Amino acid sequence: MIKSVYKTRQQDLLLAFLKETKGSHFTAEDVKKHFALSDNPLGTATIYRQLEKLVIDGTVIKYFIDEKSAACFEYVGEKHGETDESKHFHIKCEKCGVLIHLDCSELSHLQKHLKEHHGISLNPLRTVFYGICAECEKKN
Amino acid sequence: MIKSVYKTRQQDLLLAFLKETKGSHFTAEDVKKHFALSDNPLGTATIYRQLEKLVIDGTVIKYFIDEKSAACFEYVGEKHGETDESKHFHIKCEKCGVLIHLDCSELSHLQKHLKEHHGISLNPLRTVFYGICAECEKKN
DNA sequence: TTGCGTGCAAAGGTTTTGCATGGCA
DNA sequence: TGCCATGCAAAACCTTTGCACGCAA
Repeated sequence: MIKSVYKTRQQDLLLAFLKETKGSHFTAEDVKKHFALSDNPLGTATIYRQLEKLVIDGTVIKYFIDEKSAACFEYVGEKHGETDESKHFHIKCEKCGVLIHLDCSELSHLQKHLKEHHGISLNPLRTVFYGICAECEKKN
Repeated sequence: MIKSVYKTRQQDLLLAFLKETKGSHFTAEDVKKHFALSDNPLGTATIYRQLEKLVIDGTVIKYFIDEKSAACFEYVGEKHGETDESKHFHIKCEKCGVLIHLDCSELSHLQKHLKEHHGISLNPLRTVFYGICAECEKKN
């Protein structure tokens, strides 16, 4: 939920677009492009500022995939917060660059282990695993 | 091992410095500063270009820790490559920012699981976990 | 009217690139 | 001598910030 005092047209537009993207990921530029030719283009600064709010909020997750490429965002819904609803890995293939969403119970195991044995609270939503995806592995 | 055709003074200096840092991490700027006041300052471009080679090589690991801050490098030795010698996690605390090196067998389990059940080859050296470290967890 | 949100342009910082020079084999 | 490495400066890139204006309450 947006904690903005003022609710603006831009906020509504952005949120509507984000809901469409549910399950996939996007960059600030993707958002920019999506609105660029519409009747209501959004300024770059606005996009970044609104996304930042949503990230703090937990409505949107921000990933840093590559060193120099743009940050990646994912809409996870307005009620996300502390629930375990969408416990999934993100795996970035170092070869083809694809970002995989993978549901897997091993994540819970690891999370539990880190908590119990090392006192560390893992944040699966922000963690990105690197490796070679199955597709690229086959090609070798 | 450096695959450069020509071995230069700069390469030797860099590698010597990296060996001193073994076990910790550094940025390109750290390297720059270290040599800045010496008899042999290194150009920024040279540092980045040499580090890149070492990364491809496997001698150095490159991490993308924070969104806007500089990339983090870690020297892991010239013979690292495919061996399992230093299977350790990297965990970045989202609160205090510390980068933790953690040896843990759970990593192997996860790696094995991803390989066998999902066909994915995890690269633990490049993966950075995000969460809250034990110290910060206590303070709450 | 008040004050935040917007958007343009400029700044910010890290990394890359172009090009002339330097140094190893 | 040939060819890569170097290093300076400039470019490139994503993101943030300053500031005037607009709009919601």
